[in-house]
Amino acid sequence: MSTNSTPRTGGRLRNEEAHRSVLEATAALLVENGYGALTIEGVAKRANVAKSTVYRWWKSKPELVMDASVHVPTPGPDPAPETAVDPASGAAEIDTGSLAGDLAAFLADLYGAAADPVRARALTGLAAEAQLDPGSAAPFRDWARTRRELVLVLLARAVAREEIPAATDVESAADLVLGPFWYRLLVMGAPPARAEGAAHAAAVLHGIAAGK
Amino acid sequence: MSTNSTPRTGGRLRNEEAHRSVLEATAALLVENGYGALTIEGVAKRANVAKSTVYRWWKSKPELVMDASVHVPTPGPDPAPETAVDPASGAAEIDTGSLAGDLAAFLADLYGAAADPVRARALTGLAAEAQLDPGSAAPFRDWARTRRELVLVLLARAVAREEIPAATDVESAADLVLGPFWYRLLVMGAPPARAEGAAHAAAVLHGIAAGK
Amino acid sequence: MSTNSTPRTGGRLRNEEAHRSVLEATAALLVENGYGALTIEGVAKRANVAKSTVYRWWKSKPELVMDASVHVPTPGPDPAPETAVDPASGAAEIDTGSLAGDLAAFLADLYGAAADPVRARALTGLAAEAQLDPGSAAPFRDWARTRRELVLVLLARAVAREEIPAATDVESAADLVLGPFWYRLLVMGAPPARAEGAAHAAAVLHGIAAGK
Amino acid sequence: MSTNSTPRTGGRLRNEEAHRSVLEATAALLVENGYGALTIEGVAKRANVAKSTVYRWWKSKPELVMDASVHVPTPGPDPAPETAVDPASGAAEIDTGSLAGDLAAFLADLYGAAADPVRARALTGLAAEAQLDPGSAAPFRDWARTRRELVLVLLARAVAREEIPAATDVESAADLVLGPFWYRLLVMGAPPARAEGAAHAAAVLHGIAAGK
DNA sequence: CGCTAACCGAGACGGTACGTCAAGTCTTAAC
DNA sequence: GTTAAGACTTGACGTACCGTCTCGGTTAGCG
Repeated sequence: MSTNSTPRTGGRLRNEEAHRSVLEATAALLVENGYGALTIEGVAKRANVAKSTVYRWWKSKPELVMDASVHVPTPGPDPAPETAVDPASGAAEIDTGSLAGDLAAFLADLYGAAADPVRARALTGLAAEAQLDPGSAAPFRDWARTRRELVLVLLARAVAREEIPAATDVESAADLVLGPFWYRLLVMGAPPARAEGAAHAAAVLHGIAAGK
Repeated sequence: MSTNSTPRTGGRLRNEEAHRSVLEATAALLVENGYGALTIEGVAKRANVAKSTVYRWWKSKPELVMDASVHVPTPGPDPAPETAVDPASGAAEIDTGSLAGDLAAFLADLYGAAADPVRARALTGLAAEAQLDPGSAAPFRDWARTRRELVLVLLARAVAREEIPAATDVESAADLVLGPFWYRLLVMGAPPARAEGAAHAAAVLHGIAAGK
Repeated sequence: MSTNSTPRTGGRLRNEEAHRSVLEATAALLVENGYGALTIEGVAKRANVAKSTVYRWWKSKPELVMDASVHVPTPGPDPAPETAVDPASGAAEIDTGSLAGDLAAFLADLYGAAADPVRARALTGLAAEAQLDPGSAAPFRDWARTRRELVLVLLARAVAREEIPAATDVESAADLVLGPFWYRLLVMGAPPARAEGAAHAAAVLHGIAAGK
Repeated sequence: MSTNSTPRTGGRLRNEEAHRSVLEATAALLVENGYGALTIEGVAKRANVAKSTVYRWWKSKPELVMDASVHVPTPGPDPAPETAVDPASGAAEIDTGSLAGDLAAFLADLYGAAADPVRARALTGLAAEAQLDPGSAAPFRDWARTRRELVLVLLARAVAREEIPAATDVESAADLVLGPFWYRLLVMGAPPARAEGAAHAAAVLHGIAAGK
C-alpha cells in the first residue's frame, strides 16, 4: 500500500529473519523449560541475535511471550483461530442457534488453546507474571477480557432468544462459564482435556437454565 | 517449615522473637510491595535478622510466605479459621443441614480469606510461583487441594441426604464451586467481595440441583 | 587478565577509567589492610564499580592482585622495572661483566621490588594463596620461575666466562642465590632492605667457610 | 587419694578421647584436602565433636594445626624428634665435631620433617596463614625461629672451634643455611627430598665460586 | 552518489538477589 | 562446671540476568 503512516526517511529495513527466529526461539524455550526459566538473554542466544535486538522490538518478557504464542502455527484445520479475539467477529463465527451449542463451541475452542503446549505455557506464565508485576499484566488481562466479553455476547443472544430469563445475572453466569477452565489450568496445574469442555458446558448450562 | 517435632538433646533454644519478626516482616512487605518484589534478603533486613536464619527455617520463598499468611492474626470474630484446613474437621465445623447452607458458609469463609490483604497477596503470589517453578508449587497446591476435598465432602453429604442425585458428577460440581473464586482472584485481578459468595453459591446450586 | 589482544568486532568499549580505579583500589586496600583482608567485594565498593565488572576482567583474587602490583607506578629511577620479567631481556639489561656484579645488580632489583609496600604485600599474599589453593598458584609461581631462570642465565654466562667451574651445580647455586630473599620475606616476616642484597651476594659467592 | 592438687570443685571431666580424635581428624583432613580446605567445622564433624569443643581447646586454626602436626606419630626410629625444638638440647644432640657434619645432620632433620605429609602441609599452611593474618603468625614464627637459633648455635660452636673466621657474619650465614629449604618448600612448591640436604650443606659451606 | 537513518551484533556496565559456606559467639541441656 | 548440641549474626563468595549503553558495521531510501 502506498499510504504508509510511518514517517521514515531512510534507514536499514528491519530483518524479518531475525524477528522470526526470536519468536521461534521463545516458543521452543517455553516448551522446553517453561516460562519461569525463560530469559531474554537465553532467547537471544538461542536465536543467534543480539540481546538489544530483542529489547528493540519487545519491551518486556510478557509481550515477547504473548507475541510468540500468537504466532505459533496452529495444528488444527483453523488457519487463524487467534483472529477470533474480537468479541464481535468471534460471536459471529460461533453461532449455532442455541446457548448450549454456542457454549460447547466456545469451550471447545478455549480448551483447545490450552491443549497446545506453547499456548498453555504462555497462558500460565503470563498469568503468573500478572500477579507478580501489575505493570506487565496488560497482555494477559486483555486476552482474558476478550474471552469474557465474547461469553457475555453469547449470553445476551440467549436472553434475546428467550432461552434464559431476562433477569439472569449474566456476570455471575460468565464467572461460571470461565471459572472452571482457569481453575483447572492455574490451580490444579493440569490443563483440562478438550473433551472435558462438553461436561463443563452441560454442568454450567443446567445451572444457568435452572429456573427455566 | 518452622515446626520442628524432633526432641532436642541440647543446643541453644530457637529464638521465638526472631521467628515472629521474620513472619511479621514478610507479611508487611507482602502488603507493601507485593509477592514479586519480596526477597529473602529484604525480609531479613526488615526483620533485623541474618539471611541465613531465614534460610534455616524456611527453605524457599513460597514456604515462608505460606507460613506468614497462616500466622497472620485474623481480624474477624473467628479466632482460628485456619484450623479448618483439615477437610474432616472443616466439614464438621461447616454443617448447616443443607447443601445451600453448607456452600454459603464455605464460600463465605473462602471469600473472607481473600479479603485479608496479606492472605490475598500470598495466595496470588503462591499461585504465580506454582506456574513458574513446579518444584515449589507444593504449598499452594496443598492449600488448594484441601479446599477442594472439603467441597467434595460437602457434596457427598448432600448425596447421602438425597439432596442431589447420586449420579451427580461431583468432580465437575467441585470445579463449578471453586472455579469462579480463582477466576476472579487470579485472572480478573480483583478478589471478589465476601458478599458475592452468596450470589455464586446460588448460581452454582441451581445448576447442581437442576435435575431435582 | 586485563590485556585483551583479540581484535574486537563490536561491543561497547571497555571503560579504562573503571579499570584503572579497580587497580588503584586494589593497591590501596592491599597496603591498608593486607592481602588476607582484601575482598573482591571491598575492591568493587572502593572503586565505585559493580562487582561483576571486577569478575569480568579478573577471574580470581590472585590475578587481580598480580595485575595491580605490576601496574603500580614505580617510585625509583627505573621507568619500567617490570619489563625485566623476560629472562633473556632481563639478562641483557643486567650485564656488568662479572658474576659478582651481575648478582649484586639482580639482587638489588629483587630487594628493591620487596621494598615497595604494594609489591611486597602482593608477593607475600600470592605466596600464601599458592599454598592454600594450588589452583590459583600460577601467577605467583610464574613470577618466581621467571626470576629463577634469569639467575640461571647469569650463572651460565659466568660458566662461559670461566668465572666458575663448568661442573658447578647451577640448580643448587640458584637455590642459594634466591633462598635467603624468600626466607626473609616469607618466614622472617620482614622484607630485607635493598642494601642487604650486597651482603647476600658476597656470602653466596664465597660460602660460609670462605676464609678458611 | 585425698590429697588432690588440682583445685576442681566439680564438673564433667575433660574427654581425652574427644581431644585425640580432633587431632587425628585434623591431621587426616590436612593430608586429604590441604590446609586451605581445612575448616574447624569440618574437623568437628569428622571427629564427631561439637564445634564449640574445638574452639574451647584451640583458639584458632593455626594453633590446632600446629598441635596436630606436633602430635603426629613419627614413622622413623626417632621416638620424639620434636623434643629437639629447644636450641640448647637440639645442639647437644647434634654434635658431630665439625661444622660440615653438624649442618648435614641439621639439614637431614629439617628435610626429613618436610618429607612427612602432615608436617609438610602444616608448615606450608601455617606459613600462608602468617602472611594473611599477622595475628596468628606466632606458632609458625616460633617454630621457624627455634630452627634459626639452633643454626646460630652450631655456627657459634664452629667459630669457637676456629673452623670459620671469628668475623663471620653469622646472621647472613644462617640465611644461607635456611633459605634454600624454605625457598624450595614455599616458592617452588615441592618440598626437597631428604637426600638433597647434603648437596645444600656442601654448597652453603663453600659458595658458588668455590672451585675458583 | 552520497547522505542519513535505522538496523544489527557484540558486549561492557552498574545493579540486585541468589543460595551457600564458614567464621566465631552464645545459650541451653545433659552429664 | 565441663562438654555437647546447635541457633545465631556476620560477611563474602561466585553466578545469573536485568535493562541500559556504546560501539563498529551494514543496508536501505531520499535528495
